Amino acid sequence: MADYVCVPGHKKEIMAVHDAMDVLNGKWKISIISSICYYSERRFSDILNDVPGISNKMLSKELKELELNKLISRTVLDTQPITVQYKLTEYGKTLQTIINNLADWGMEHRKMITGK
Amino acid sequence: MADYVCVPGHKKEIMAVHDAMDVLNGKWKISIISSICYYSERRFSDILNDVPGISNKMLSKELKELELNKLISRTVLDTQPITVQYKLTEYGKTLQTIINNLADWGMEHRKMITGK
DNA sequence: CAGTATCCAAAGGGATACTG
DNA sequence: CAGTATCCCTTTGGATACTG
Repeated sequence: MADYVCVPGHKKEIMAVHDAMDVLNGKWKISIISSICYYSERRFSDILNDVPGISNKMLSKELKELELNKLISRTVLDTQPITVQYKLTEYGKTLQTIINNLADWGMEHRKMITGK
Repeated sequence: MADYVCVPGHKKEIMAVHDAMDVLNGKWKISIISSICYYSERRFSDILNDVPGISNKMLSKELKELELNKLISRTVLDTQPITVQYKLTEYGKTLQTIINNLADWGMEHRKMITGK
């Protein structure tokens, strides 16, 4: 029991990470954002194809939450049948750095667990 | 149905993000990593205090998964009673950039949803 | 196409008590 | 201190069918 006991100086950073994860919670949210991010605009069925394993029910639910948090916008185009486009909002675009870092890390990780 | 249909060029990045999230899944994993990351070494009960709302059962479970994925190491110190220290492995440290980005984003996000 | 509705199984996860 | 074990309710989420 010595000086490795709680150094209060870092509580702020840990809470900040927690705040971020509060918005990005859910099994699929980050993958959905990355799909929209890399294509700049994306339709419902496109995202369904981009994200391996997601169901339409879950996609619908998580898109709603992302829209509520102002990270993405939803635009209905008046085609027949209708088309819906999802885009990152200006605020959502502030996540691009994180998405890019995750993609970089994921590629390195894949190298490591597969071929080396 | 035009040129906004799937541009195959980005599938790789989306899969990479997916691969990363495969390791970082679970409600608590990223918060746990950030706790260990910012203190460089951390004990079980410390992390329990750092991460708001987590239970010992969940902490135990997710620590095991992180250890299995070689992101953290677990060292038992021969004190009375015993002390266990968790640290990031060299591989786990490659996540530091992501953690820092999330902390930055979380702070900005908090500013936005609270006082502005 | 872009969802919604319903059913239901499985996993998540909190509370509490217990152990070395 | 650092967990494990158990109980049990809640949430997740897949499959399928349906709608404007």
